[in-house]
Amino acid sequence: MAFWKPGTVAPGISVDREAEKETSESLVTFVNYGSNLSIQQQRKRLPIFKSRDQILYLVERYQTTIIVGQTGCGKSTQLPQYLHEAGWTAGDRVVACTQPRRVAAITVADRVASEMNVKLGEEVGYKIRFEECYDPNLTRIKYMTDGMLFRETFLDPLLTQYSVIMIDEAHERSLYTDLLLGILKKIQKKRPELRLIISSATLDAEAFYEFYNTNTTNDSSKDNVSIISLEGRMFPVDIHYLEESCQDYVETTIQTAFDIHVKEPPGDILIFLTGRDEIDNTVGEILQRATTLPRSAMRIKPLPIYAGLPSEQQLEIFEQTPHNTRKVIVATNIAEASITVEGIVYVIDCGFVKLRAYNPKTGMESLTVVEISKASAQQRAGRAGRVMPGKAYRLYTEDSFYRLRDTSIPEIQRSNLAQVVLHLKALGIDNVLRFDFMTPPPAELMIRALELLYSLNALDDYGRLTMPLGMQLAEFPVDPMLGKILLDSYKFQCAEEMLSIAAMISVQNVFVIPSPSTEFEDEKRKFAAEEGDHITLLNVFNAFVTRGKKSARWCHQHYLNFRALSRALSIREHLKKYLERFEVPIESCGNDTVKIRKCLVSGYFAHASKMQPDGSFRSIRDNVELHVHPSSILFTRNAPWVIFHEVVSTTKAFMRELTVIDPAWLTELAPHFYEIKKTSLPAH
DNA sequence: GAGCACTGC
Repeated sequence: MAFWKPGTVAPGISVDREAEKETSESLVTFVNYGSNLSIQQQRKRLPIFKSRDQILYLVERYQTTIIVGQTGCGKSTQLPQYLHEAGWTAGDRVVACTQPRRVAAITVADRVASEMNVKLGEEVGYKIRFEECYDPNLTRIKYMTDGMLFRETFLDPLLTQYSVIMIDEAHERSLYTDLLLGILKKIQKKRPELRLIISSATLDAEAFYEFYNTNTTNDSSKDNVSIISLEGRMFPVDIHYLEESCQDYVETTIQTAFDIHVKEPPGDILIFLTGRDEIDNTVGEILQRATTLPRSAMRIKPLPIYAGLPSEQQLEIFEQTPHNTRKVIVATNIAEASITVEGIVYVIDCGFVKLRAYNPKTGMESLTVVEISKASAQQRAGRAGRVMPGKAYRLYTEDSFYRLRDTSIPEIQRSNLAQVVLHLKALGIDNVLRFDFMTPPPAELMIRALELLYSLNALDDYGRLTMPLGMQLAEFPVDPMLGKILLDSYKFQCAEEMLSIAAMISVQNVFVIPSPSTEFEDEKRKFAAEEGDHITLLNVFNAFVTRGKKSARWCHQHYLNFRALSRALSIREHLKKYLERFEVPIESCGNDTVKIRKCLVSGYFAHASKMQPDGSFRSIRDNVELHVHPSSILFTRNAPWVIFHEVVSTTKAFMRELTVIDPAWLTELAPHFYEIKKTSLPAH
């Protein structure tokens, strides 16, 4: 196929300005401390060092500094050190730096501790869920996930211990980053001495500037925000576009990969597709066609990578390929920011991503394939320029590129906001509709969340948090519906069981599905409960702890994801501590699945549906057509009435995580919700 | 009758 190489100047110079990747969030990190230079000499050679004094001046002079940092300029590691050296941590004050991902918080903290020649957890530490490595009396530079800093506002609403807060990777606009952006602006009004550093992409630096600048005069010398742009250390990436749009990007992807393989010098290829199905097919097809390559040709080795893949297979992408073999990594969006593979020289970008959106009218989430943004396209292309000059092949025309959105829609504008609303209320922000968001979510999203919280009795008639239920739900790190179930569990003497179920619901990809899935289905049947998926998940969890002895080997034998189950163990412990603090009696109901299912109904009453004669379902609340997701244990069974955890619309509206119920429980346990709808329930 | 982007507390 024909790719057009626009212009003669490599556009790669401007590629990836937002791609701040010295944070190196790899599963496996290869650190090359390089030459014989001392650490201090190396620090001075980083591009950011030239701007050290200027940055320190700006932080001193302005309340907020927006730093546009290119790849490898060292801002995540160097800036907090500069601030520390310049005295911002004197007098027991702390410099915080947030990251959207856990791994990044750990790896950056580790790197900085070794640069400063201190023990990790002393002067330099980190704080993420389930893992704290800092000393409240000693730590001066604290790396943390954005969610963790947000949680700290519950304990100390003005975050008084911090002198400077740096929001790193702000361009990603994670839910917690957005909440922090709003709350920090509020805090600055009461604490004018607090300094903010927002590290962002070029494309939206102006938006951050507008948001934080409180100067309403035309006199820019009165601005309280400044922007500084740093140079990076990326290699140029040549961008190639399709001359004409393609019909089938999977086929075009495969052809492009072989074109590169045959015509271009050595260097690994990274392919961006949207999901597991496409990836597995592409890997299979490449293997197939590789057999037709001439004997003398270089070998080609395709490898899949997506979050649902078990760790052992994920790690394969980091292994060195045999001599004379080109690695082709076929990835979801996980390779855009979460996983970094060294050695990529060619990138193929299909131009699409699978994105979750929440429909406030129906309360349903959808998972659909949508066009990426320009920022995403640049980030993807930039993956080719980390070790040497690279090439990016975009499977769309240059015109289509210019028609893409500049940035993706922030998470806060497409999420279920029930937890967000609870959190804001707990911080004393009663009128959540008027909270100063950088990009406010649509009012319908807020209203839907308020309605749900009201039906759960978390809010009273005036929209205030109820005591203690509303306040406890706000503190609880789970979805409010699950939280309600846990808090109510004492009524059914089943807290032990609900803790396990809640933990299992909170993790994804419990089951590992091999491509020919017959054996897998047999294994899954061993845990199956006719009552549905919640009890099945409980069975899996209990088996993992008892028979499985929490071992990876046992998981492997039973097609279970060890990583997911280990995470469920941690989450269960975490949630249990909250229940203990709330003084909820923790008992076990043994095998009484009626108690467990009634307890589920006490929180999930709004998610009930009834089977129709044709086998499909209708939701009780909105009378919407629903289907059983094929991953459900109830997919092949008959269940007249069910409650479900969530609905995800892909090809159809699928209910996920279902449990069979007796409809009488709905009116018994949620009369306030069902009294109007009684007519739709059968007589009993 | 047939399918599950990615984070985070």
